[in-house]
Amino acid sequence: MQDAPKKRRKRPPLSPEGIETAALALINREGLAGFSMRKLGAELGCEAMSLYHYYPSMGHLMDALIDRIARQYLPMPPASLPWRERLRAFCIRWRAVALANPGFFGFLATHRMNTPTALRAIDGVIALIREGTASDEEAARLFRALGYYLMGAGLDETAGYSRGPSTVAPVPAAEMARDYPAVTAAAPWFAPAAREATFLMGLDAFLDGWLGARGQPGV
Amino acid sequence: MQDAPKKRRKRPPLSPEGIETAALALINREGLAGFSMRKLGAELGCEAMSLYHYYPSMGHLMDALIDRIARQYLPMPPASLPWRERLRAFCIRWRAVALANPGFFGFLATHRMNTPTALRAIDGVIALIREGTASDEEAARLFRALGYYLMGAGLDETAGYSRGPSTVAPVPAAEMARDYPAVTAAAPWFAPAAREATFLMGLDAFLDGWLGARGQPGV
DNA sequence: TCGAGCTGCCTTACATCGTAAGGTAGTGAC
DNA sequence: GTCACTACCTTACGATGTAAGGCAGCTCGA
Repeated sequence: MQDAPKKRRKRPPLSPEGIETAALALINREGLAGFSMRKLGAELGCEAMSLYHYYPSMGHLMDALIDRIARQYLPMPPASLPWRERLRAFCIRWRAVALANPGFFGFLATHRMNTPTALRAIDGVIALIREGTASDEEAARLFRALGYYLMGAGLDETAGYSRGPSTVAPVPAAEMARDYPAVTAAAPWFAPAAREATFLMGLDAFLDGWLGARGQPGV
Repeated sequence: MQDAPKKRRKRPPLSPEGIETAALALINREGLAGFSMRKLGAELGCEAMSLYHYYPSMGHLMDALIDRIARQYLPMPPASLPWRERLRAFCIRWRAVALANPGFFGFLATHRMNTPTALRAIDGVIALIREGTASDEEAARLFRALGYYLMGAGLDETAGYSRGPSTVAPVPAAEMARDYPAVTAAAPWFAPAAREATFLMGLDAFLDGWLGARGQPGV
């Protein structure tokens, strides 16, 4: 009755590359809550436990995913551009990667990023910032504060206070207009189509404010 | 053998108030991953299922916690202060509440906030911002962009890329200095003691930049 | 006084989760 | 031939959220 006389090679062998690609795809499709080792195994045509041959635990897999996302932040904008343009371009890429990984970004934002690639990417960004700032201190603080903005922006557009899960039913429009007039007045500019402009306005305001109050040696 | 002849009233009866207080305390003490309905029950001296008498599901409990945190954002700074000072004071309180709820903030930042109290708080902030801006559009965009900064700052100081969990062992100092020189140079200003100043510098830079490029009618 | 209904909490059970422990089939070396 | 090794699977365990139903004590109308 053996219809597969030899070893069943019905699928390509597993590999970290394939596992991580499938994991990211699954997370971005189903959301973080919809992810599990068993579902990932099913996706890949193997048992959940087979994945433990490649990663000691799910946490290690997740760290590998962080590493993989961080890889997209390694290449720096061309040095021919003015410094501020380079920094701006990096921030825009940050947002694009976040939007491309909506399911995973919530995880990334709430977990430590100390994999080798993530550290290299962070090091690269700090070095870039250092070029246009007057001291190590200013570079450190600008990196941090700019990071706050970028982290919050990515989160908001993927899983934040307006898009994340909730058990509460959405408030009907009529009640909304009556009880929350300020929210209602602002709502048109909360639409997804308005988000890119808001992101850029905030980014430029932040850079203007930070660099304007200082000597801006790098501009 | 019954040592408790009548009904055992060895603890006060359950209540939403008590459940939510215990839940927040547990989450802030053990972290989000260390929280479960059974552990919360144990903390309160009841079974996990007893909690379902007060909340249809754990998600509803979590939404109640969001509502409870949002309550702390309802009172607005005194109207006697200049507009910008009021906005600034609100942002500082935002950070304080985040720091007071380190375990829960990671949840709050990645979930929808549409409970009644949260909506009222958001409405209040937008109304405050509207006072000092020239249009509904500007108020909406400033609220959003400022929210990015605040969300990222709270996250970073409670669960973010430098404090969250990870399976990767911390990089030794020697290797750090050799492979990540920019991070090493910046490290002194990444220390917890430096964070408040960084937060305020970023906040003021952002407000300067946003308001400076415009008419600043409210200042 | 008596039950009927209600409130508050508990018991049991189930599907799903991460993963520890160990097995097994195929492959290459000698 | 057999030995070691790689790649993957099987089984099992404890923990989780929660559906379904039970049960004891209170309140209230008759």
